Amino acid sequence: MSTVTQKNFASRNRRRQSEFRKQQVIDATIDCIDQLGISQTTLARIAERSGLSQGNVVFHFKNKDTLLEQTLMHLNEEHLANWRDVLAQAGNHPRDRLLALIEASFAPAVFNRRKISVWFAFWGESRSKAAYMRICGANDQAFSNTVSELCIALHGLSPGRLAPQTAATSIEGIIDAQWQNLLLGPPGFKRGDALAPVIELLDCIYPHAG
Amino acid sequence: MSTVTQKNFASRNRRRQSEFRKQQVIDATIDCIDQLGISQTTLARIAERSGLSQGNVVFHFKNKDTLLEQTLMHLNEEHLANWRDVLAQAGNHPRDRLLALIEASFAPAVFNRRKISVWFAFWGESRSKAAYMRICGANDQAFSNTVSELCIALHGLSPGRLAPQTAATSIEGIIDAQWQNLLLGPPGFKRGDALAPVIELLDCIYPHAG
DNA sequence: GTCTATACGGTGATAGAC
DNA sequence: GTCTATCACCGTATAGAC
Repeated sequence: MSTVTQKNFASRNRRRQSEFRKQQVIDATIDCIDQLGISQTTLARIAERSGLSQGNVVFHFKNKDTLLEQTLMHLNEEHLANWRDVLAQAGNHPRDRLLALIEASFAPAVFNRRKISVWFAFWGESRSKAAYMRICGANDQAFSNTVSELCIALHGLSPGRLAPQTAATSIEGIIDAQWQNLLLGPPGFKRGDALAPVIELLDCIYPHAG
Repeated sequence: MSTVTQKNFASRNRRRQSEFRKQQVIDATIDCIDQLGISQTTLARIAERSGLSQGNVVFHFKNKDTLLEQTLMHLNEEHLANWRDVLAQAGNHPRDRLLALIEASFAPAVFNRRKISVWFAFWGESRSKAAYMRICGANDQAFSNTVSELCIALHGLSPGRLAPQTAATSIEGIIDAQWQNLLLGPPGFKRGDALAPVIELLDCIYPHAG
């Protein structure tokens, strides 16, 4: 093996290691925000949960603000990748694609108390933090647009009982309501309970699409 | 005027004055949370905006935590009083009452960017703050229950296209979506745009209730 | 890369005069 | 009730050894 190849290999490993550390810290940050809220999430506590020293945490993320932003980005990309993947594998019929999008919203990777808790925490601060707004906004907008387009397409195929934009708002609204239900609703509420009402609403809006 | 009456009078004035001060501080707190977020809302800034000294702010609320809690309570009671009043003046037909509840959700006193911003901020922290959860929960639950009951009643009169519980979730969901729209949606979105889609959905669910 | 130690500023809360 | 002055603490970020 040449020296050059060895160097590249080592460099890749270092990068891998660095990514691993970052992921470790981001996980700890998510834990903290979930259990303590953003206002009580400190570098010291994040360091404790991640097992690293406080200095090391700062070393990897420069400062607390960027750590929080990257945590939000991570959550965001996870959600984005999830629904884009599911959509890519879905059929061509708008109803199928809409359904895929709905199911993606309830995928275990995103639809769990820990993640949603953190999501809402960032959301609550987003109005006053331009960075959060930008990060959330991009994904949110893309999701909304996709839902809207599918409602328009579906409306073209088999006219629904609501104007496409109203349909889109209703569907997004009930999805959000289920997220909220999981987070704050009855303790018995579980993942499996979320889907049925959304589909019931979808079928009500587009009765001839099944 | 007797001494006793004078004393009562003076006491009443003192209480009035105290209430006025508290209101003043709560308003400043709402401003701060709206513009800076909860994490950047400090006693110093609240004092500055309210025109009082920091010491005086603490004097009236004991400490920062109870100030924030009472700010949330104030918001909550405002919302609660609003929809209860509107409901009391509404007709007997469940659809009218449901409509009243919807309109109450968009009343200027609650449906404005400043208030909703603060509302969401508290909401985001509520999972990790038991006090917030209790305060929000009480109102939220009452509102949800009322919507559910009305949907059940309406369903009895003229069966809707959705199970009552699904209908309730859908309606609450689209209301929340409009709140969110006002806060984060297009800048052009205004109060008057919020009502129509909700009514459209309501009519879709209960087509024979008009 | 990782740690410990520390400087620095900001924050909540108190004391005491008026 | 209201203010100013002050304190003790905590949280972030940096410095420097390894």
